[in-house]
Amino acid sequence: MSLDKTYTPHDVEQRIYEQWENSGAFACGPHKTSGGEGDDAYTIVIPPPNVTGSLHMGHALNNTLQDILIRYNRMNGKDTLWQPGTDHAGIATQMVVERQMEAEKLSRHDLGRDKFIARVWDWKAESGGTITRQLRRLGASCDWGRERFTMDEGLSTAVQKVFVELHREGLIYRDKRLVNWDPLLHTAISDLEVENKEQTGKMWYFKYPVANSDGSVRDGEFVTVGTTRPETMLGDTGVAVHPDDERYTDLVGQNVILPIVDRPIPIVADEYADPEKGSGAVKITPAHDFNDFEVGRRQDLEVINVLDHNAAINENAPEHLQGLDRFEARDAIVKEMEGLGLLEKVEENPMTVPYGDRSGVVIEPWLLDQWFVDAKVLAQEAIKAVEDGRTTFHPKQYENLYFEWMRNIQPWCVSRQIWWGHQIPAWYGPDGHPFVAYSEEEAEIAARTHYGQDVNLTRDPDVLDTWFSSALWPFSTLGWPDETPELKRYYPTDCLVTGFDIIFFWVARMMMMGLHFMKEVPFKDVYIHALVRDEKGQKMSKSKGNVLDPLELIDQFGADAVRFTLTSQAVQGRDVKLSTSRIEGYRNFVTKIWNAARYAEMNDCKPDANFDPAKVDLTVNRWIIGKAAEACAQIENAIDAYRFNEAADAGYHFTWGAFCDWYLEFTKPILNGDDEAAKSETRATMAWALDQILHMLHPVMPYVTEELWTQITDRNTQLMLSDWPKLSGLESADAESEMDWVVRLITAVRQVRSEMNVEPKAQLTLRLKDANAETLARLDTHRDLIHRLARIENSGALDGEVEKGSVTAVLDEATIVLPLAGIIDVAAEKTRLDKEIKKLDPEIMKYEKKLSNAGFLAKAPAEVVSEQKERLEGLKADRAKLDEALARLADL
RNA sequence: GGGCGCGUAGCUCAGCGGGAGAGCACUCGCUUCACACGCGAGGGGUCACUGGUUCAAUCCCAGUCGUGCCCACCA
Repeated sequence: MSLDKTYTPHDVEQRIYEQWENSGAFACGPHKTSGGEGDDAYTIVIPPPNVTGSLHMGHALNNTLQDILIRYNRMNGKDTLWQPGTDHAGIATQMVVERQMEAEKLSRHDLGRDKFIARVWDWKAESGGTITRQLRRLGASCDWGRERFTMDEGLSTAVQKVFVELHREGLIYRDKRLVNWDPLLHTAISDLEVENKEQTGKMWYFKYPVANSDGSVRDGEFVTVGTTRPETMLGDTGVAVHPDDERYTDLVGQNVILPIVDRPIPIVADEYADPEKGSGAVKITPAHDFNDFEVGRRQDLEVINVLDHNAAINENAPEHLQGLDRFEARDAIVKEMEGLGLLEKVEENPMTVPYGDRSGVVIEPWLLDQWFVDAKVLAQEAIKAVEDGRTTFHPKQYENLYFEWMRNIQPWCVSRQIWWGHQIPAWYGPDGHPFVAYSEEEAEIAARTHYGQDVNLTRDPDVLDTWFSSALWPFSTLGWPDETPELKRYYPTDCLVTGFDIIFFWVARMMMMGLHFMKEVPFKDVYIHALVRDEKGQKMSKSKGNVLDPLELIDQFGADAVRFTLTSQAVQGRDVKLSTSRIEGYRNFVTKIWNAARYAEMNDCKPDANFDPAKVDLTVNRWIIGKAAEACAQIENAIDAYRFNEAADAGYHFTWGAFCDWYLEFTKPILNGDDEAAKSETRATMAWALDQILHMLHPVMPYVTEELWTQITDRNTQLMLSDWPKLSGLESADAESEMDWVVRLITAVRQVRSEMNVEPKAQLTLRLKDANAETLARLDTHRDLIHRLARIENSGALDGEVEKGSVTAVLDEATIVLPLAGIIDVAAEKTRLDKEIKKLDPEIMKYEKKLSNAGFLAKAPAEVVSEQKERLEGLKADRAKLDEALARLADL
C-alpha cells in the first residue's frame, strides 16, 4: 500500500471517525492504552449544547480544547471520560417549536400542554441529533454511549430530588416579589437573562398637585417628580422625599393628588430619595420598580399593578387607558399631562433599559408568586472552595469575576411560565398552600395532614429554569442520586472548559449544587477560553446573524486545519478572531505532514519495533531525536498549563521547521549513499521521528495523524489509544550545537548566493579560513549534505591568503570564503558588506556602553556580565572580518 | 458609577526585566528526484504616549490617550 499523492480530509475523516467510534475507543473504563494501567481517571463533562442548536465557532473552539485534553490524557494512560450530552434549553426550544407552529396558525394553547410537549419531543427526536453529529465531524472523542439529555428520566429524578431537598432545607422558597417579566414570552426570567442596554431616552417631569387635608387641591402648589416611564404613574402610591430635605419637610405626611387617576397618595420621608437628583422628590410605584417596591414595603404603601401579562394597561387604571400597550399608554399619558398643564419639562436622558435576552423586548418588573433559590447560602461554600484552591480558574483573573458575583448574589428566581422543562414538583391546596413532594400521592398525604381532610390539589404549572438542571450536570450525568460506580470513579471531574460568558449562568451554579449535594467541588480546574468573535469584535449570536459556520470551514479545509487554527489562537485571555487565510495556512501544514510521510515511505523508512532512540550513532539522527524530545516536552508543559497555542506552536515548528526543512534534507545524501549501516539507522530514525510527530500532533490533529498511523505501518492499533511518547533524556546538546553550526553555515552560503545573484545551479567552492579543528571535523562529517544543500562541489580549509574575487562571511571563529572570481559583482558585494556593518555597529555601541557602565558591572549578575562581554567580543570579531573583506574588495 | 482586558511588522496575533517573534500579505530567485497547499533569500517595528522604579524596561509601577467587554436599582 502506498500513500495517495494528496490528502483529502473529506474522504478520510468520516471513515476514521466511524472506526474510532465503532471500536469502542471513546468509551471510558480502565482498559485503555497498551502501556497505561488506567488507574487514574480523567474526566470532563461537556458543556451541554442546546438540543435545538447547531455547531458554531464557539462550540468548535470549546470542544477542540476539550478533545485535546481528553486525547492527551487518554494517551497518557488515564481512564478518560468525556461525558457528552445536550440541554433541553427550555425557553429557546419552546420558542423554536412555537415559531414552527405559527406557520400553521397554532399557538401552544390551542394544543394544550400535553400535546404541545409531545410535539416538542417529536421535534427533538427529529432534529435533536444535529449538534452531536456535528461534534463528531469535529473529531470529538466523547463517550457517546453515555450521552445524556437534561430531560432524561435519570436527570429529571435528580432535578426533582434537588428541588425537594432544597425546599425541605428552606433553601428553596416561594415568595411574592417583583420579578423580571418578559411580556412577549409570558414568563419570569432571572436577572442574568436580562440584558441592560444603553439608550438615550427621555425624562419627563410631572407636577403632582398638593392636596389639602380635606382632599381639595391647593392652588398652584405642586411636587415635581421625574420619570422615564410615564405609564407607571398610574400605579404610583406615594411620593418620597429625603427626611433631611428641608424643601419638603412641611409636606411630609400630606397627600398629593395623582393626576389622571385622581387618587390621593401620601408624601413620605425615605432616604431612598436623593435631594441632589431632579426635584428631590421621587414618585413611588411599588408594583413596577424594584427600588420602589422596597420603599413601598418600608413605608407601607399600597401596591397597585397597572399592567397585564402583555404589559398593556389593565383594569386597575382609568377606563380610557385600559388595553393600551405600555408604549401607547406612555404617549397618551404624556399628552394628557401636557393638556392638564402638569408637564413641567422633558429632557433627553441617557439610561439603561432592560431587554429579555431571548425575546428582545423590554422587560417589566412585575409582581408575582415565584420560586426562589436562596443562593446567598449556597454561595458560601462555593466561594470558599475557590478561595482555598479546591477549584482553580485558568486564567486566574476570572476568579475575581466569580467572587464578585458570588459575594453579591441575589435570590435566584427558578420558576418559568413555560411548558417545556422540568415541571415544578409542587401542588397547591384550595387556599394556595404549596406542598412540595416527589409525587402527587406524597403531596396528598401531606395535604391530608395539613388540612385534616382530603382536598383537591392542583399542580404548579411552572417549569424550572433550564440552568437549574444544568447546575447538576457534573453529577446527574454520572447517575446521581444513585451511588453508581461511575459517580464514585469520575466525580469530581478534572477540568471544565467553557467561555467566560457563562461563569455566572453555569459555573457558579454547578459549584453551589455540586458542593451542596456531593460535598466536593464539581471540577478541579476551570479553563476559561476566549470568545470567538466576529471581525468587529462582537459576540457571535444567532440573533445578530453574524455566525460563521465551522462545518463549512471543515468541508473546505478539513477538521484538522480548523482545529489547529483554533488551538493556535487559543491564547489565555484573548479573543479569537478567525481568518480564512490562517486556516488555509494550517491546511497547508496538514498537507506538509502528509508529504513528509510520503517521502518517508518512498525511502522505505518503516517503524522498527526494536529501534532504540538512545542508541544511535549519527549526529543528524541524534539531533532530530533530541529535537523531538524538546518539542515533546514543550507540548507537555503547554498542555499541562492550558497554554494550547504554545502546544500548537511547538508541534508546528518541530514538524515543519526542524523535521521537514532540515532533517529530511540532511539525510538525503545518506539515503542516496551506499553506507548500509548509516542508511538503516537513518531509515529507522526517520520513521521513529515521524511516529513521534504523529503522537505529538494527534490531540490537535487527530484525523491526519490517525490516517497516517494506520497507513504507514501494518501494526493493528489505533494511534488514539497508543502511548504518549516518553522522550525525556534524549536531548543531545552536542548534536544540537553541531547541527546548529551546519545550519548556520548553509544559511550563510545561501545568503551570499542569493544576494550575489549567483546562478542557482552553479556549484561553488567553499573554504574555511581560521577554522579550528572541531570546525574542520564538522565540515568533514557533514560534507555531503553541506555540498548538497549549499550547492558546493568542493570544500576544505583555506591555508593561504584569501584569493582575489572571493566573497567572505563570518561564522564563529572561522571565515567562510567563496571564490567567486568572474562572478562577483563588486558593487553588489560592497552593498552587502555595508549593510552588514550598518547592522553591527549600533549593536556594538550598545554593548560597549553597557559594559562601560560601572553600575552594570557592579550590580548585574556575573553570568549576565560575562555573557554580554562574550557577545561584544563576537560582534567585534565579526566587524573586523567585515573590514578585511572590504579591504580585499578595494583591491579588485 | 464600579470591574476586567487590550494597544508589538501592512493584517491577525505570540512573547516579556538583560540579543524584537510567528502566520498571512509583500519583494527577489527557484519545474532542487515528498510537497508550488512547495523551496531558498529578503524588506518591514521610536513594542500607543508621558513619567517613575532599576545597573538594565517592549516587559514592573503611576498617569494620559485610544479601544473592547462585564457588572450596577441611578427617579
